[in-house]
Amino acid sequence: MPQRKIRNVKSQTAKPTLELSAANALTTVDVYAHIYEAVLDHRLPPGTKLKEVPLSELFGVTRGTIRKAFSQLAAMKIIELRPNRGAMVASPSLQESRDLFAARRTIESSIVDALARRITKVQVSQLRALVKQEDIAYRRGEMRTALKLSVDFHRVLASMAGNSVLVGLLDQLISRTPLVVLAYRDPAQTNECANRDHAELIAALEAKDADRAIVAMKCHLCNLEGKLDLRDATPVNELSAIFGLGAPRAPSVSSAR
Amino acid sequence: MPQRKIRNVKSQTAKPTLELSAANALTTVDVYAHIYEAVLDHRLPPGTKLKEVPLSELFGVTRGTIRKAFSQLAAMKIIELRPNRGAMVASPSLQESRDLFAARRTIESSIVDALARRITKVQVSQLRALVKQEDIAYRRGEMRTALKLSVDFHRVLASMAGNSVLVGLLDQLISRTPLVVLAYRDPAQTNECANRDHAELIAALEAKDADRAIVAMKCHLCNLEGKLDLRDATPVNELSAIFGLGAPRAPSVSSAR
DNA sequence: TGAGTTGATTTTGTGCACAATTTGTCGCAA
DNA sequence: TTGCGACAAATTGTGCACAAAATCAACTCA
Repeated sequence: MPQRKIRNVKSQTAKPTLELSAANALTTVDVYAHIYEAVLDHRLPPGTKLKEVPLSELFGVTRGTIRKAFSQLAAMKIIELRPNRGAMVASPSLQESRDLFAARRTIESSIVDALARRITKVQVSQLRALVKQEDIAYRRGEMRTALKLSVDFHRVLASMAGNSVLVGLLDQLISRTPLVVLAYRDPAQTNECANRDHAELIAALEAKDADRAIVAMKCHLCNLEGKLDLRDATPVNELSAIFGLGAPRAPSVSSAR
Repeated sequence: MPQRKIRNVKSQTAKPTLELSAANALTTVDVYAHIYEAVLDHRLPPGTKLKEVPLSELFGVTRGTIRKAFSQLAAMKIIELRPNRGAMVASPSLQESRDLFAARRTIESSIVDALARRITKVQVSQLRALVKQEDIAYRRGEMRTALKLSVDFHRVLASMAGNSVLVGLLDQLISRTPLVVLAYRDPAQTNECANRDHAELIAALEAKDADRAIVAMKCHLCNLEGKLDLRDATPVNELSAIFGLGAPRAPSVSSAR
């Protein structure tokens, strides 16, 4: 939703005034994506304090950019923003996790219910293709890709159902889900199950059996939720390592203090 | 080297331009509320361009405050924010309106379903009290208050159901609903119906009859949606009149010195 | 020895000035 | 008269510097 693709017209004079990092000028959406990915990958465990200045230096952007990314991340409940006290990675409670899954069951049941009545053969094929890619990624051990595809499956499902408002709401829930899931369990095991569940769901949709599709979806989400379990998380605070970036500006200043 | 003697408030750089710690210093949330209310009251019809400078002068805040309020309003879909082209009041399409109501039916059905099983006598009383206030407001012709109470009813219902995530989602939908409704019809008529619907819903909840409550809720929402009809809206652009504030620049604010 | 307080440092918040983009208008030519 | 282009005005976007708040540390006093 925060879509701002601009800032790429460097046709005029090439600004000789410093600003060497203009080549890879990151925007708000880039920062948003980097932080989001880092959260999903557990590189930034829940509770981690996110300071503006270190991040701005790391990404080579101004504090304002970081700040805007923060507010968007906070809107998605990925991070928590406390006045005058900075930002930290959200630590969803177990209760919140359960509520999140309950909300997804409600919305996604409604989605597959509607979709079962209107789905076309072409759409079935598209979904099958998606699941196939998902499966391939699993077999290759590319868990990051697989997780992403698994999430995309739900997004595509929603958009096929044709209710743009529900798509928007589900998108928020989907964004928060990995934070909740990864906070409590190992992602590797879930994905395989997800893959099988997705196949069953498609079969139900193809048969235009709404009730069966709803059951399949609820079952799928319950499978995910049922595996929630408390785990410990080791806090890491070295941003450069977390984001896999080198020294932001001057290499010799990489002491980062 | 920067051994600046801090702790000295506004003595170094003498800000000659009023400003001072005015008693009525508006914050981001105030601006948000003002604009939101103005949109709901039809003082800012859909499509109205919202310029930063006039608004900042009107409210006596900086452009940054306006900008922050804008981004929050945009997150709620109250306004639309286009890069380099400013903000305008959202103009939800008829399709989007229908999707919105469909989404509310989904979520609120789930809410009353859950609530029917867990509602207490105290909660029933609270809901009845709310509806009574609502009714009183209607009879007095205080439509603004009545609409607010009517909206609150749904919020309270959601929070009673106990799913915080669904509360958050529904809050977004509720915020957008008036924009959609008021864009297409006269608010006076709806409210009376809403009042009766609310009473029926409470009765169903009190009887712990989930199915009946769901039907009542869906019926209630369908009543609202069924009355949608295209209407014209007269654009008004005089901000001072719209917001009911005096001169934009520096009115009697100087008296606060 | 410990708790409370005071001062300094770090971190966040905000206003302002300038830059970039868009929009409106006027002139010129076909 | 109309279409196109360039210039000018208005509006939004952004970086920077300063202000306020909070955190941290040391020190005093009981």
